[in-house]
Amino acid sequence: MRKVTVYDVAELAGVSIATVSFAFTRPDKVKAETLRNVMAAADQLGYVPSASARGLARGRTGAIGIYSYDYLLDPDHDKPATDTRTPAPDGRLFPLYADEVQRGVQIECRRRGYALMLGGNRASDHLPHVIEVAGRVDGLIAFAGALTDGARRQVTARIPVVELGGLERDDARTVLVDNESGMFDLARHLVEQHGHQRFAYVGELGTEEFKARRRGFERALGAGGITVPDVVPAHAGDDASTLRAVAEILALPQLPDAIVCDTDQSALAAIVALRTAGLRVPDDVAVTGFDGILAGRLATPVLTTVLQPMEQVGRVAVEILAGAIDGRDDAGPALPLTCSLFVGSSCGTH
Amino acid sequence: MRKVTVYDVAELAGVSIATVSFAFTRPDKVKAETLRNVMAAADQLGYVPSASARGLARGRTGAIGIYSYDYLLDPDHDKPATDTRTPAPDGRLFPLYADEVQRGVQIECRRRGYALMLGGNRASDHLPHVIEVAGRVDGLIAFAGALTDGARRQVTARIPVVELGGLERDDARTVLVDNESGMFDLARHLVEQHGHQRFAYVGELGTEEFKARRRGFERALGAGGITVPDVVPAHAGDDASTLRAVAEILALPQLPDAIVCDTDQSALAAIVALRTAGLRVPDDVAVTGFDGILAGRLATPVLTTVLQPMEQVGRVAVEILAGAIDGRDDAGPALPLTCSLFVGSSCGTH
DNA sequence: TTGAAAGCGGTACCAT
DNA sequence: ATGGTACCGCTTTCAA
Repeated sequence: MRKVTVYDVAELAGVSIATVSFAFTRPDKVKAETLRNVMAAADQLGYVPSASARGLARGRTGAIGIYSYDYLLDPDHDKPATDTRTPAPDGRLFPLYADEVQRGVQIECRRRGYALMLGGNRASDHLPHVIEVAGRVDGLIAFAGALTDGARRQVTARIPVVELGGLERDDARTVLVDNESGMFDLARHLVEQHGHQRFAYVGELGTEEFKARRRGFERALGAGGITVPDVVPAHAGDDASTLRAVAEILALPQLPDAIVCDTDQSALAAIVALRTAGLRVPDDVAVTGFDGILAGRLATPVLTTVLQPMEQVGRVAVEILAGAIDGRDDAGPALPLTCSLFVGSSCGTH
Repeated sequence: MRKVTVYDVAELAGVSIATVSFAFTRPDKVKAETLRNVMAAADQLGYVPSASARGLARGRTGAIGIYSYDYLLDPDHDKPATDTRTPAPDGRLFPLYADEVQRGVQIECRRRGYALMLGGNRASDHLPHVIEVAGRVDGLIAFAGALTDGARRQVTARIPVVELGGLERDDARTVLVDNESGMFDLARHLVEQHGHQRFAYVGELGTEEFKARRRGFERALGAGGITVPDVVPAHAGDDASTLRAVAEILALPQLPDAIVCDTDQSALAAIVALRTAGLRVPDDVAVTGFDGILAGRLATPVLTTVLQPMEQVGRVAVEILAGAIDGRDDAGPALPLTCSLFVGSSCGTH
């Protein structure tokens, strides 16, 4: 099954390869009859144009890449598929932030005619892997923190990069979400609507986004004249750390009214931990999250949280990237996208 | 920002482009010092190899494509991202079958160093779109029913294709799942463990997989000497059709003991419909699904269902495809992957 | 409207 | 161990 090329099509249609190319890319520039002949030949032969050749000639691939963490690569998956004996014991249960964003990216790529590339290369190193992806696409979307400074610099020198969240950079565009206001609104809700007074805060300050959440929290409590508790450290994605955080809180002389977690994932883990300890949520203690992942909505009690416009984040990223690729160096920094408060029942009945 | 090429690197390193190429692809074939020079030059320049050029020269792209339905393209998404005012009212709530499979595909691609391509081209027509994808990859994975016969034929003429489910083809390899046994076990469970006698069956017979489920159902009931009910038609993905199906069942002279749905999605919709009608599940009527999607496990009552090895399906697909790409025309038809019964509480307490 | 031909950025064979 | 050099398949001036 030798590959069918423009040459084959051209020969069968009795025209030059240039004409075949034209027929596909600018059908209006070709005589109707010629067009018909070419098309007939093409599909008689089952012609499938090579994206590599096209990309090389055009100087662009027509694809966009997305670079996220390697959370997919848990040790369990480091073996051949056929070794998988157990039926999906689901370590990672729900569509998390990254998945929802990716969904938005997919949708918008599709809408704009871009193909979407999802990594590749088994290289364990970061840089070679990023470069591999970068070599395949016209623009790259990266989650905050997924790119080292070195990688970002090198990639940016070749193609536009859009980062999701994190700090604003000068070499990459950024899709910002107003984490601070989101958390502010949530905390205010807890204070004003539920009258909670004593708080615990579970989370981290590792990235700009988490810092912003924390700021919103502090601001809201400050506004209510309430004492701001320290951060009890926990990493999203590491439920064990949340369990430790909860244990730490339970060891306090007095149980807080509410435990504010900086991600839904740790909030859900916290609820489990509290329940295990014999406490009721929200009766004994309220719990809140941040993100708005599906599991929170399906949980009992329904998790009160801050809804991030995840799909929109992905779509806007593609929009910006497409602009940059086309040389439209779109306006200044886009306004941050807005979060919305999602009131469930985990914050207290009232 | 002109693109940095092998020529630039070669010049800076004081070697030929052939050597640069070697340095990257077979580092061991190059003198240590030369290698060092080349690498230094490469990263000083921020060299990012072009996948297009490489793909063209090598005759393979190093990418695998996945072709699924266009479920992403709901009308809502046919507008620019910035028009999105409402915060994700989540039309499609949970990771469905296709998402879980895609996850498996991603994992295995990653493991094997393949990049994953997700469509592209805004073409509304099926064929041009498939061809676009096919032109970018070394092999294509397609969900059952996603490819028309014509498309499959044309693509297969150029690259290997693996279909997920459906019929066995001679031009494409297929990853089979033993739907029949899965449903058989489920139905037998309902009969033997719960003593259910009167059944309703909600679903369709559109594809081979659905037919297999139905066969399993019929076989189990037959074995139990139980009357096999007709199929009450409902399409997965169209909850309204499930609601109509439930209405139809409720209109029967006598309520069945159990409603067997051929997908989780319709089972969940059915439960909602029944509850709306004032019935309790499973006390008044048992309900079961098929697939093992997350939402079923999070639902109340927990949905009894047949767990498909979804992630494994994706991984096996890549495994087969990789073999075909490398010319290893792996053995005969792989055995179907096995489903497992997942007993929740929607099938009755006992 | 169509054709000839020069790239696009690598790869890999053949020499040296 | 390196360099020279034909391609790989398509796009895109420039002429005819």
